Amino acid sequence: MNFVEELRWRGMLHDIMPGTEELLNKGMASGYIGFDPTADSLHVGHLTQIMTLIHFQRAGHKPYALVGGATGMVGDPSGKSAERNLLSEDVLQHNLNCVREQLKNFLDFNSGANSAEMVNNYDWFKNFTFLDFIRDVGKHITVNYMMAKDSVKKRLEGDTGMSFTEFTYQLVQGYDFYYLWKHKSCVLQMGGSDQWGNIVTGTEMIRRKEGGEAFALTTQLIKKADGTKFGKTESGAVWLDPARTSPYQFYQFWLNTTDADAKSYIRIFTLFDRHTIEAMEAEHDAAPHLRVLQKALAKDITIRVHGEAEFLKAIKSSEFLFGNAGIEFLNELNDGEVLDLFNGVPNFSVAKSEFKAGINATELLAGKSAVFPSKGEAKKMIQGGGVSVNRVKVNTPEDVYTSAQLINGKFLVVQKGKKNYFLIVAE
RNA sequence: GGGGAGAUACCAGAGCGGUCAAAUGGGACGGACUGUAAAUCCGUUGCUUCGGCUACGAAGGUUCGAAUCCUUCUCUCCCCA
Repeated sequence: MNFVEELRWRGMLHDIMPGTEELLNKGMASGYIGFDPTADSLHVGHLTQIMTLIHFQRAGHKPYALVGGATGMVGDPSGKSAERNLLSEDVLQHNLNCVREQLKNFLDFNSGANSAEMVNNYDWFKNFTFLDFIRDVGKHITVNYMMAKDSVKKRLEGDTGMSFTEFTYQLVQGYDFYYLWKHKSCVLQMGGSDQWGNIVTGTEMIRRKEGGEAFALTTQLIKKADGTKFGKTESGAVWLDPARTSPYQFYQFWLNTTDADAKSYIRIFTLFDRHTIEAMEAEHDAAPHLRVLQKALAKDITIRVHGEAEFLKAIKSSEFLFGNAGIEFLNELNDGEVLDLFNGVPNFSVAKSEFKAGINATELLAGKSAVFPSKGEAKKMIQGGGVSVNRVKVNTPEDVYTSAQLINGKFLVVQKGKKNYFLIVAE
């Protein structure tokens, strides 16, 4: 199966320039996707692009992952309704290094002719002067053409306006494509559907500047079945960096996928072939409560992002927290084992003396720890019946906790709602 | 440059001198149901030492009392030139 067919049956393909498929069928080609270093970690939203590059490489082509050291300094207006704040150079540099390290985990950089490569557009922009740029690049693209782009049009129609800097963005990205086409024989740029305009500016620039031919392909924007944004949880974005989103939380995020979404995600975020996926779906439809799809999905992605060992830990924690094992089970573990089990669960330490004296629920959960941001909120949630300590519902905000309740003389397991666990450690 | 409209909680949007911590809808969170699903129903949605405190673009003022009236400022939108 070729690359485009692969994306097609997986439901990832959004738009493709005529001739792209024919070109790829002729043999190994080079293509790239750009990643903007807007934060020091990628998040699950970037996984679609990562998977696209993986498929590209598996189909025998040569993938380039571009990190936008230069474009990141400008700010992509696509999909943004307001002007973006510029990042300072050192923050950008830091982000860039982090993102680059993450990307390294997903592609094969040592597979002969089609080894993946990493490039940074800052390398070819740092010595490019403004005058050279407007003469060599700007001259080939009309302002009329640039203004016709959706990303620009929306901002011109809107009320926030757009700076010259952001307006220029598409030229900068377009030049990336030209540069890679010229120097790396890169004939295809891929990206999310919001990147179509920017990518086409690149192919246009290649044509007008050198009469060359280059292609574009975009992937579907991932949305949940209910139309809300993908990749967000109560506590914000789901990051690939374990310091920001623990492997346990990461695993839980995927495990909690709804049935409707699981069927599309399993195609997009895993490499299982069509037969395997269809078989899993049949199994899932026959016994949906077993959540075959969610488990396979969560396992596959967690392993790809965090590795087998972290996945096993996440499973172990999940099985304990959501399984049948009573809280007494913890008594059989030593401190290290308990901490290990709760690895990835937010934890707070509270002085042991507080428990000797006895501490009431609100003070414990909102004062001495940060399970809740304020005492008012802790109270409300307790009164609404949404808080448990050691699997026992907290009845009133005045419930008192003493050393007697500490598991192993040290731990308290707090639940906010059904799914959010916290560990309080008395020290 | 001239004229007009507006700025309210996460968002949209009512309120136009006291009974307003502020209608309503959405979102978010919690509860019930369930499969750690969806749908549905219900509740919560400024902080608090529970005395109060801080809030309706910002700063002043009038008043016993202001989100509501006045002045200045900042920003946004619309029309004319």
